[in-house]
Amino acid sequence: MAVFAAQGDPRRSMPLLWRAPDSSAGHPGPKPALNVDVIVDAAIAVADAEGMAGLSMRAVGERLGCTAMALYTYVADKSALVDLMYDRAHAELATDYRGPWRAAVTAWAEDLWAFYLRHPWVLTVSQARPVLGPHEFDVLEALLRALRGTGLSGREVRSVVGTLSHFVRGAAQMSAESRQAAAATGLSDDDWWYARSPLLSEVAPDFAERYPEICWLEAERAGEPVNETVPYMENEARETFEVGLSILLDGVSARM
Amino acid sequence: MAVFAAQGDPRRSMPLLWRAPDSSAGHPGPKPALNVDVIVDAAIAVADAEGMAGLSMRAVGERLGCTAMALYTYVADKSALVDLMYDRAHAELATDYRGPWRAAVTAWAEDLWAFYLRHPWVLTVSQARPVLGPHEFDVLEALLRALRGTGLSGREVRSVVGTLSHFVRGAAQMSAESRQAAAATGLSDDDWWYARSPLLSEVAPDFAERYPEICWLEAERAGEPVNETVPYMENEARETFEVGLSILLDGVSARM
DNA sequence: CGAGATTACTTTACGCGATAAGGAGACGTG
DNA sequence: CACGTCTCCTTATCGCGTAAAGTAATCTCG
Repeated sequence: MAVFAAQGDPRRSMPLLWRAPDSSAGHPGPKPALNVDVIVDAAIAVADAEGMAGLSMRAVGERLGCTAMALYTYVADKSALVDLMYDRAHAELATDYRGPWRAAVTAWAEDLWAFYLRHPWVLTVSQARPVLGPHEFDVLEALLRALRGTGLSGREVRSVVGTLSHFVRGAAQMSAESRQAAAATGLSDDDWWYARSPLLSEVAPDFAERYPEICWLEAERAGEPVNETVPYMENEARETFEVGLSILLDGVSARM
Repeated sequence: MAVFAAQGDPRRSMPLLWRAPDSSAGHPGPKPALNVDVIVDAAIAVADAEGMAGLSMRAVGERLGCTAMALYTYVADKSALVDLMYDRAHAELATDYRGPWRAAVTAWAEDLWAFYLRHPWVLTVSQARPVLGPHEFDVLEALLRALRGTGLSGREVRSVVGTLSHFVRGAAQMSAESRQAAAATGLSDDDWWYARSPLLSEVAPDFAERYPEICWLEAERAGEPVNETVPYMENEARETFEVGLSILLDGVSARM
């Protein structure tokens, strides 16, 4: 159910992404009431507020005081709009990270984590066919500059980039979806768990013998301090992000 | 657009997941023509063939020679069906990996990678609210047993599990979505790229100055042997998986 | 054996999604 | 002023999940 990017006619989408000069003057016909920028902004606002599932052409139109069909004068179709949203959003990210490679890569990952939590809908856009917009390239360029200091080969750098991206996306997605699930169902992580855990022992009375390692893990957790202010899964995702990033960068160090 | 699991009434879904005894005998009414198992199998077949986007109640019904509404006698709603599909599919995976921890964890990751490529729709099911079925627990238990040998603390093990999961999912998703994009659009990775790359230099003539690191990476790649038999992105994803896993486990070693 | 309860499954219908098709009106240029 | 062009609207189609209500099959009980 991922949303696919870069599917449409590139002769139309690429100039929009790279803001090629409009070359539009002296047209007949009524003055356009809108422009692509305004539409993309409105679409991002809808997606931030309602998630990708709530992003419909009608919803964007409504926010702009026009019908869904009016938007088709400016963008070829919904997927082209998502391409533009995706690249525009990435403009928020920093394009340079100074200092030693490990600090720079960590800062890059932290910024990306925060970005994904601000715009969780970005995580639903598939990476398989990249958008090829300027800001996505900026983000990659920034990471590559930070990785320069490792002295790794191009081959290794490519794998590190992929691994870091998958990791940050996955961890952020866990956090974002947990938030989304709570909002959509009205059940907090705790509510959800308390509704299920008694049933689990009822339906699987041999749980402890069947899954000793899982029980060991749970027992270990019992001795840890609990952060009451953050929902369970978000806390878990954040911890995975921090520790996992550090482990991953240890692995990179070991390769140098 | 992730599909959410474990949303429905747990009093109904948990017994189905854990196959509690039916306690159904001597009912009035017509004989059931179907059963949950048959429905779940058909649904998995549909999702394997058409992807999660092609999984509709009508499609499953059609495969079984009944209407979509007939299925609602057996499963509460579509999301309950997805829960059952998710857990049933995981039954394919091994439940034990012997040998030293690194080999065992690598085998676990390899099996999971292959599993995700066989059933890419599994990747669209959110992890934020786990299904809590027996086979998902089996998979986790197997990984934990493999990680036993590292001697890490529960806290660290939890982060390693999360990191590994995010990583394998991300890499497999890249590969699966690339395949899916090619099938859906009829454009191979190469076709797709050849349609876009000339436009990129047209629309961004200063690409080389603006993105020197990206260009360096591309230049490095030019000197590498090319595997013609595998589409570009799938090859890239596989390489990221192999090298990334090795880096990640180096990082785990460093913690021990 | 017939009546009534219960269950399986069907048909129909609703609201919402993307977007094709075609029409109405606004505007620049001849 | 009229024509061609462009914007934006209305309408319509198809597919989705599933609510509602109807029909028919099969049990238990008298």
